[in-house]
Amino acid sequence: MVRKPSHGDSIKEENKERKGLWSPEEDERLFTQITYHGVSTWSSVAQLAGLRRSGKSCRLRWMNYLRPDLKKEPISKREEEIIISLQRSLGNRWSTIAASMPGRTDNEIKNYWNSRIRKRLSAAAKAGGGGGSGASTEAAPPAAEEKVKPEPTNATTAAAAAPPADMPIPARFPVFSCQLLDGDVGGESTPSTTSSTQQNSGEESEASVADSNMIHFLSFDDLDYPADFLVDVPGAMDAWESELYPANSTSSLY
DNA sequence: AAGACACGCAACCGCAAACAA
DNA sequence: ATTGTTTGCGGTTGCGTGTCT
Repeated sequence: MVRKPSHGDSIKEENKERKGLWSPEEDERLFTQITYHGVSTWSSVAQLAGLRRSGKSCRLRWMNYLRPDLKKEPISKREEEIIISLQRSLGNRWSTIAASMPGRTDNEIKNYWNSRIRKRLSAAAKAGGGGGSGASTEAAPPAAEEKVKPEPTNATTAAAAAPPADMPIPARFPVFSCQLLDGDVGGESTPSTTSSTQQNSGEESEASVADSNMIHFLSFDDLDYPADFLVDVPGAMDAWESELYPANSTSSLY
């Protein structure tokens, strides 16, 4: 569920810093800017993209929404198990938890925890009466067909195998990686918009769904590659755009 | 049908750490 | 060593949407 962009809601003056929801135009500017030029500093990204946004806001938008390697499907039961397990061992260190979960952001995990898991855990604690011992099983019964090993090491291994979830854009060192959606670069890319249609994604192998999205991962450490190289992949941008802003959908995501 | 309420999520805020000058 | 800037993080808020009454 995404709020309708209230364009210009907080604009008092032309050059006043903009706040509030991001419009599709702003997203496109930011995405294009980072795609072509990478990130030196976030404030410069905002400037160069012609955005009246703080660097901080740009970073947040990129990290939580525009990054190509983000998973779009809902958090699966398996992931929920991991979150619960890691939260128990690490506390509210959401960025650390997110680093163990490719394609998930700290904000997403934090929201998920605050809005669902925490509520359920406290309810379960009250109902069960007994401390936190049964909390995990009460809160998140594991999917029947898969035994979850919510070991941090396990998750970390997964993180190592896949492109890192937090995919850092090191400050002062332009790096950008581009995930081409749906493998089929050339043609009818049916962007794997599993989010809206696969409500039960958690019941299948979540990894397979995720991995199928990670077909190509282009990365470069400097700007030696011609800028065209990245975006001039037939279908890639279309796929991205249709995923981000589905034409038949009133909301942009989820 | 309409208002009240609850929920979920995007984004802001404040702070601390890291880094550069 | 000091100061200013930027980034990263966690907590919190605001608002759109869905559900209930």
